[in-house]
Amino acid sequence: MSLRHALLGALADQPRTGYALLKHFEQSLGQAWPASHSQIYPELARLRSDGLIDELATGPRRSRTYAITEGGIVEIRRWLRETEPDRRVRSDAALRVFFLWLLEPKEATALLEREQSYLRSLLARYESIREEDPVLRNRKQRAFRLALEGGIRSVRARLVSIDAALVEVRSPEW
Amino acid sequence: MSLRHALLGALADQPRTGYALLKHFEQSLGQAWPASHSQIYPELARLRSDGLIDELATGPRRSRTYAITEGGIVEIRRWLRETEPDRRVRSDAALRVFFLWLLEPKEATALLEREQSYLRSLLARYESIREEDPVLRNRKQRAFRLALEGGIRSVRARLVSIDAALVEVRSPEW
DNA sequence: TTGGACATGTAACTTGTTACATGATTCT
DNA sequence: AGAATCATGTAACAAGTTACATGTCCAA
Repeated sequence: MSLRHALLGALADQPRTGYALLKHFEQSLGQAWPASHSQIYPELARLRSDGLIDELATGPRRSRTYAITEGGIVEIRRWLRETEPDRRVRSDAALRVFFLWLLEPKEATALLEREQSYLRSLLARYESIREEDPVLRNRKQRAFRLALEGGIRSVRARLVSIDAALVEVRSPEW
Repeated sequence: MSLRHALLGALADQPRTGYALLKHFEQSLGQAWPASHSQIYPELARLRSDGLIDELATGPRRSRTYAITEGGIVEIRRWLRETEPDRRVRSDAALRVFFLWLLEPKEATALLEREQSYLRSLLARYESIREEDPVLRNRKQRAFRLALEGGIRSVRARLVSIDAALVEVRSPEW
């Protein structure tokens, strides 16, 4: 049910249209919980029929603006306080490392270098977001900053591991 | 299709029964790609009918031992070389950080401390696996070690981020 | 002898992806 | 006028979870 709560959280921040939520997922929340428009729109309808969000207004191009209700606030706070996060992690890239031994040194190197270059560009993107607005006015912005810095640390750790793996697969024993 | 290739990779290592694969996912591969028995058994049947694995023998308790075929080896190597990993990351715990501002300082602290304690025990588990067998004989074992060390670095990075978040939510401005 | 781990399977359901489909508005 | 982006929705399918179901073997 994380998508449900990700949407509630984004609407707790401020009222948004479905499309604005979609863009918000692409830019920021989607780094922790990806979601496509075909998931978001039906879920918004369900949240609405459950009374956790309201449709505030319809705007140009038939856009619909949603706002969280009091019930919605109660629900997301309940979720944060009372439910344990699902700790499972799925990473295609991490899985592949287990099987690196099936590749010739050059092939393994190529795989790792592709990953490295992806992660470097992701890190650059995160860092440029961090440079954009260094002012931390309120709790909301501090929480966003914590999430961003968590992402940066995580990507950096993955880059260190790739470096170590590259040293290994380039060594004569590989 | 990662489950398919995770199974192929585990069988490229050595022949295994379905149950042995299940346990292998629980202990090690599942850290990168979780899978339950209700997913594994039907997928093994599909891999078999596609000729990527063979049923070697049936043992006690109707257990079935599978081995990868040459076609299976070709397929997993093709997957590693020619397909880009799915870079999407899903983390319920990371998502929650975005919404920490919805909680009172004490509640936020409690959430972070639960996460910290989970990650500390996970780290201890990884480190004890690392201490078990420090001998690296072949490529297969080196690859496994790289995966393990990647996991350790990733958990440590998350712990550092939790520490930073705890400092923040305990500060008077929160 | 019975409880627990071993061992495999299916069914119902939920979640997530890809493809299909359409209309509105703005910019060139 | 046409392309691009904004904006929302559904349908078919694939992947993943939870629950149901059953049989085997060993040890206390």
